[in-house]
Amino acid sequence: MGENFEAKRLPRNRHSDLFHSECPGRIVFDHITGRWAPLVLVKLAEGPLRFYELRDQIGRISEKVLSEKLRLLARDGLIERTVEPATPPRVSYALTDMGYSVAKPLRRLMRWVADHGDAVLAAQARHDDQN
Amino acid sequence: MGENFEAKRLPRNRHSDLFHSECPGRIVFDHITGRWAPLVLVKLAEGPLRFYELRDQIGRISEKVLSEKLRLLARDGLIERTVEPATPPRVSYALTDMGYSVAKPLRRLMRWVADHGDAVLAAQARHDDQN
DNA sequence: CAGTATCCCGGTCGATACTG
DNA sequence: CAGTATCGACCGGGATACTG
Repeated sequence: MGENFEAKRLPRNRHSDLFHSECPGRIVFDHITGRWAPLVLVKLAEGPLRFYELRDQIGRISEKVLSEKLRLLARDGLIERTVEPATPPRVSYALTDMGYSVAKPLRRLMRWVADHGDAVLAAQARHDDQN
Repeated sequence: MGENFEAKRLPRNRHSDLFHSECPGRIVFDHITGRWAPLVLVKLAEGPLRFYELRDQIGRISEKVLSEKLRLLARDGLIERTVEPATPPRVSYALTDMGYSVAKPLRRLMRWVADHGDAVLAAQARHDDQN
């Protein structure tokens, strides 16, 4: 049973060291994982959106939380807020180059969920039936 | 300013629809993102570990939370708990095939942080100086 | 429309102590 | 070693109301 561990072990990732304990990388990592940021980033990867468009597309996110996350991501240099002068003013959010680059791995992750989500749900059901 | 949006817009991702509102995919997504699960998964991708090895390598995670996450991930069919009879019994955790497959996109994400983390920190500093 | 302000609840997290 | 039990603190997040 221990042998096939070897077979499927990935080469040690030197980057994982950066995540030990109180490393600043953890802070960044927490920002782009977390519950809402990935959704925002992935949605914006398809094109810029206005505040309420974003809210509606994500669904079930309160305006307060959305605006908080938007501010955080702007601070991180991942998204950009643009005001077009008009009445009422149109505000839209778009990814920066850096935001665009992080959206790619996030989309892969989302793709994984799309491909394996049912298998996970099935595993949960199997596990729960065990009891 | 609107034009280059087109240039860097990714093709619409049909999988992102799976995340609208109360979709079960969101539940799965929440399990593999979140604060701790990605760290656990990535660490185990380098090979099976025992409980305290895992705790020490992750750092700053309480035993309670670690054991909770471990149970959740086992329920999701991503990790496997193995007891070797001995005194004291040795318990180790390893990724399943499915866990191994999700670890790959997670490692890419971590790699992104390793590569761009400093730029994010710099952006934060720039933003904060603005005030 | 595009948010901010306020209040408050629930769950998550961590610390500590304990068991087999 | 490998956890579980208990407890309290904290804060993310929702509801609502409000501003420009």
